[in-house]
Amino acid sequence: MGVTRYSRQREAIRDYLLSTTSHPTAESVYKEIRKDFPKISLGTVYRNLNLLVSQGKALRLSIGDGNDRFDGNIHPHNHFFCKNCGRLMDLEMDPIDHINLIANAGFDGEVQGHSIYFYGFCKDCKKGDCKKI
Amino acid sequence: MGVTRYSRQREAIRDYLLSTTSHPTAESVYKEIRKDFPKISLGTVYRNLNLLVSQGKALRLSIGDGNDRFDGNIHPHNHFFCKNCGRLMDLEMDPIDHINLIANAGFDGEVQGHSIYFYGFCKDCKKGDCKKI
DNA sequence: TCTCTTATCAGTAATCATTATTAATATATA
DNA sequence: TATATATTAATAATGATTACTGATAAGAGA
Repeated sequence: MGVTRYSRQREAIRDYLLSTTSHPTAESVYKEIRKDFPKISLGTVYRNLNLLVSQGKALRLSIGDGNDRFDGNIHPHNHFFCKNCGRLMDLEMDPIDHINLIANAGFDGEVQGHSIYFYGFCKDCKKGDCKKI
Repeated sequence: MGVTRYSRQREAIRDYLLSTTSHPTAESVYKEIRKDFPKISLGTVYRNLNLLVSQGKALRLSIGDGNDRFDGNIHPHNHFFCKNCGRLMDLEMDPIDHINLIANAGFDGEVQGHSIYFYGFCKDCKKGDCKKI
């Protein structure tokens, strides 16, 4: 602990997160980064992902399957989980921040925000030509 | 596996889930059921919680802290997570199912539903007299 | 009621994702 | 360049959950 120094491994991890919308797990990030850093350790990936999240440079997403996913896009946006192929994807839609107000009405605490996952079938799985991932 | 037979352990687990709104973890359920079944095993708790969920008789809630929580109330309702004390509680509010329509507009798949967690400070933590749990 | 089949159990070992430890290496500053 | 220390690779440890195993008990038929 102290200052945060530069490391090429961390930069590579961040660059990868910024380059994809696949919301990879730590394991997926590990597999990808290993192409450029064959000796990188899974622990290093976890440590840097946690650091990036705590610095607000990445988001941690949990869909309840026991594997955390990470997102380099920190701008507020919503996500969609396909029940068939398991893909987690971005979902562009009109803002729905008003639901915080609805939640606050009649609530005796303080609602600050929300985390939301839409689910159903993605385009490919709806058409029936989806390859499970 | 064939028919599902009756078991008092499973009935006790389900009764407990129906009697509380505390959204207990498997470990919490285990501690509670042990009062009546001192010899029950944690594995039995997990197995029956999973069975109840797969039968649609209970809900599994994941807030991303690594511990699944369970809810005997299967009617659609929303949840609130207190960032201070960690409590997960029910949040009564006007229905917001219209957000599924908003999400579907412009989406090329099929949005069937959503899972949402509001977060902030609960009543007690807002007042500052909350005992962390 | 008595058997018989097998689902469920208690106990425990195994698994999986994640975190902690440690000695070696890399970064930054003087 | 020398020094201090953050970061790394490798690996051990942790904690939640699942799988396995022999014993027990539900419940259907004799």
